[in-house]
Amino acid sequence: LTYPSVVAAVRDERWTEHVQSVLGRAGHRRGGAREAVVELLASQECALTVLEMEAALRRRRRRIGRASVYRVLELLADYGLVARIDLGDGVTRYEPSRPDGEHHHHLLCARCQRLVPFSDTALERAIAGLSARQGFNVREHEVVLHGACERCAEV
Amino acid sequence: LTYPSVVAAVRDERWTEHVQSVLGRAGHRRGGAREAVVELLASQECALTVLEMEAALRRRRRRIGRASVYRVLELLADYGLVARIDLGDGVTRYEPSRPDGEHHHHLLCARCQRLVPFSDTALERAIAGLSARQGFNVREHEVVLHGACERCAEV
DNA sequence: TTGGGTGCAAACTCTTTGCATGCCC
DNA sequence: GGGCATGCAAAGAGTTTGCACCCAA
Repeated sequence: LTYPSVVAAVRDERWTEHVQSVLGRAGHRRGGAREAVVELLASQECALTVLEMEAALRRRRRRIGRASVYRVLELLADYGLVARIDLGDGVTRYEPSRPDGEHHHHLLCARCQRLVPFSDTALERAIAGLSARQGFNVREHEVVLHGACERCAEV
Repeated sequence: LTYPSVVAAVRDERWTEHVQSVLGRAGHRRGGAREAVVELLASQECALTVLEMEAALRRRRRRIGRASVYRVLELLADYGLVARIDLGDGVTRYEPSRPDGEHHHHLLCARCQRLVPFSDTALERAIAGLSARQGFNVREHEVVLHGACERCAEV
């Protein structure tokens, strides 16, 4: 028997520690803005836009300059600690990138606008296979589906 | 024996006709800007940004307002005649969308910046399979690989 | 003649940069 | 105390909108 939310909480705590550890060893100082953004990302289920982060931080009574949010995210991305997700709507989303390589992809529901994460081993194998066949050396990959989520598809 | 360039030329001519036919039946008038953009897209191998289109059109001695290019592309996208490609660099790319559903995906080479198209039936099958398993009704999908192309991977 | 198509310029949104201030180490 | 971290404001880049003019039907 597993308790997904507990597992997720532990995993996210691990991610926060991982971030602090990586940045600390690289010689970066700590600061309020960065801590707040990292903490927020760790508590999130899926990808967030900068605007959504600002709103969430304001709700938590943390007013942080927009530029600082962007700078924190740039730094985290440079160290591979967050993944940039681009769904094609002109806004960049960010989500924690786990050191174990665990990752998922996204369906953007055209009807309810929900962002639905999913992962699939067959898909990962297919990407690995075709990369080998084509001679690519793929470091990252991103799959975005557009259509109806399982709730909206029933109708 | 096939002659890929000849095959491509015929296919692109078909796409141009297809576009004119779809738009004509929908009651859209013709205009210089639209014809020029459609012709340019048909002659292209892979996805183009609006800036690249402007430069190419200028080279062909066609000065076209930037807003017109965007409006033409929006119209074509509304009818499913072009696909919007988002590689995560903040710029939208566009390429012809064939009526037969033939399509490809892209690798963006991190070293030489080349945009390399590829297609893979196993990948398509994997996406179809996982969509069915998850209960999604997928209308479009996009796969973007980041890494080294076959030329740069050799080194 | 009529209304969609086009060009130009301004507006808008998201993101980045410059600079003065603050605070961690 | 030194220098990275932060906040604010302005600049940039890509895209959209408003409006007058043009032209296909």
